Amino acid sequence: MADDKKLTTRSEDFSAWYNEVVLKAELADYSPVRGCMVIRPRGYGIWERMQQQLDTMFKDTGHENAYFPLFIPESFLKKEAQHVEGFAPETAVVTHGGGKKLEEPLIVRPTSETIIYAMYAKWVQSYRDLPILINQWANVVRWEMRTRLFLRTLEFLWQEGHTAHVTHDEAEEEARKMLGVYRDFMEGWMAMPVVTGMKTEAEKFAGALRTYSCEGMMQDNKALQAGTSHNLGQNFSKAFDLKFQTEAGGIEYAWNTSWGVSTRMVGGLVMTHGDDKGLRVPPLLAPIEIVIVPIWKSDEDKGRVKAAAHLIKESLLARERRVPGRLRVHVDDREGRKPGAKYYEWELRGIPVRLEVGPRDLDQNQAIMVRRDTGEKRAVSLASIGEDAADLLHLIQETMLIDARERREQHSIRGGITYDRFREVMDGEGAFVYAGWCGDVKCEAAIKEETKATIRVLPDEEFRSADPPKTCLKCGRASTVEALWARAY
RNA sequence: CGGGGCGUAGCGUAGCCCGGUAUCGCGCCUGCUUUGGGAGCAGGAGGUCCCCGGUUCAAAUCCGGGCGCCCCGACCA
Repeated sequence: MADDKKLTTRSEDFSAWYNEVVLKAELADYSPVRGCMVIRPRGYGIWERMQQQLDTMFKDTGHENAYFPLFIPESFLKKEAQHVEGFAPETAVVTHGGGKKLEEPLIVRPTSETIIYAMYAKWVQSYRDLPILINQWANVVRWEMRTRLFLRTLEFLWQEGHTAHVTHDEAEEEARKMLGVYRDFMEGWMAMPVVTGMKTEAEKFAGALRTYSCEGMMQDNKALQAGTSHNLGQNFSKAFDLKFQTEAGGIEYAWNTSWGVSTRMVGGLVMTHGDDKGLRVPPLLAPIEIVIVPIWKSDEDKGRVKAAAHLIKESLLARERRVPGRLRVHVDDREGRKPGAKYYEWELRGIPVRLEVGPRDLDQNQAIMVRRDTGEKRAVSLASIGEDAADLLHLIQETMLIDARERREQHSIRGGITYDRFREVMDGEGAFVYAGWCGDVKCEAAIKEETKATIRVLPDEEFRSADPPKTCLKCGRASTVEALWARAY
């Protein structure tokens, strides 16, 4: 009954709410090491489902998995000028091993471009050896100043795809293709709508020719960069001598791409879908989709209701839902805990559907089916419960995406906005603001300085305004490109 | 790295100013009664009061020095 059973609400303190949801839903916990977290089974289960699906999508687009070392020779990082400038300040460096000082310090990878392209250089001689399409699932370390569970930790889990191609255009096509894969995943599986587009020079990856990004809007109207895909051009191939002989007999440097998403997406999931009761997990990513809570009074009822709950579970499991998925069902028949307490707990954890089964229901051959997303309850016949549950899960998955997209659009501003109004919005409730930009880095920097808002992306065509902005948000000169502005995580 | 806050049982805390028996809630264990939206009663277990040093007859409390974590900034997926 005490206050510690209640969550801080999103409107009271979004940041506190986020931390509480992550901790209380047991997604993760703080570790003994500053800035590092322990991903607990309920959080890791979501990440595993993300991995499974993404891995399938990578394989379907022709990629293979491999694994490269955690340690990178310091000299490797220094070979690409922008890359070292971007990452050196945030690396962890191993100087000793086996009690001895190392000849050359080893960097704990902040990302693996350097070591991977050094290996590709060894493997590629001819255009016939290309393309190389490799992905690795790995951990990386970036020595961040300020950390937050899932969103920014010293060590995090991710995948990084690294490809090498014969031509610029082929690399460009790959970078765009993988951005599309990310978007499909984020919208189709996470029910998290994203705006895609290109990063500005100031915001692009250190060492890239161009960076593309998926930007989601969190419930505090801040942007979360959820996935990036880079066309690296020939920057790394030149640094690592990744050359090949062309069909015509000449020597060319290969064209590279890299692309990644991380456990940060779990944080994005929380901040996109969570509500004041806790987490809401989209069915496709939920380690448990349906929880069955049996309710009883007498011992006689107890036996009967528990048995029925397990029978329902069996019948649901037997039913194929989508290929090759099966319903993931859990029966919560713990004793000594009242049904109401169980409801709160499963709601906090975000399980999409709850089935309540009591003696009164059994007498009517039914169960009560409750949606986590809307709270809606209805009775369903045990005869058709498999279909009903599967249909409802599909509906919840769709509804969550639609709702999130609607929320994003409600907090997006298009059409002429004055700079004063823009500042007001950024200092207030925040928004995605689509506005003109003259292309001058000084305007970009000044806006960042004054409002903490950055250009999230130069949005892809489908996200651009029907009526393109004519002047720069900051200086009023003619706009050369439409930009999406927001404060970001 | 600057600013702020905090380290007391698994978690959250009171006590600290003004030194003297370590407080309460949640959780946990046992038993009984309960179970359709956070159960009740009874009993019980659980503590290097962050660490080191100092003052004192006596330190969670006062003094000095460390360490750690969280939040807010600057930097970043």
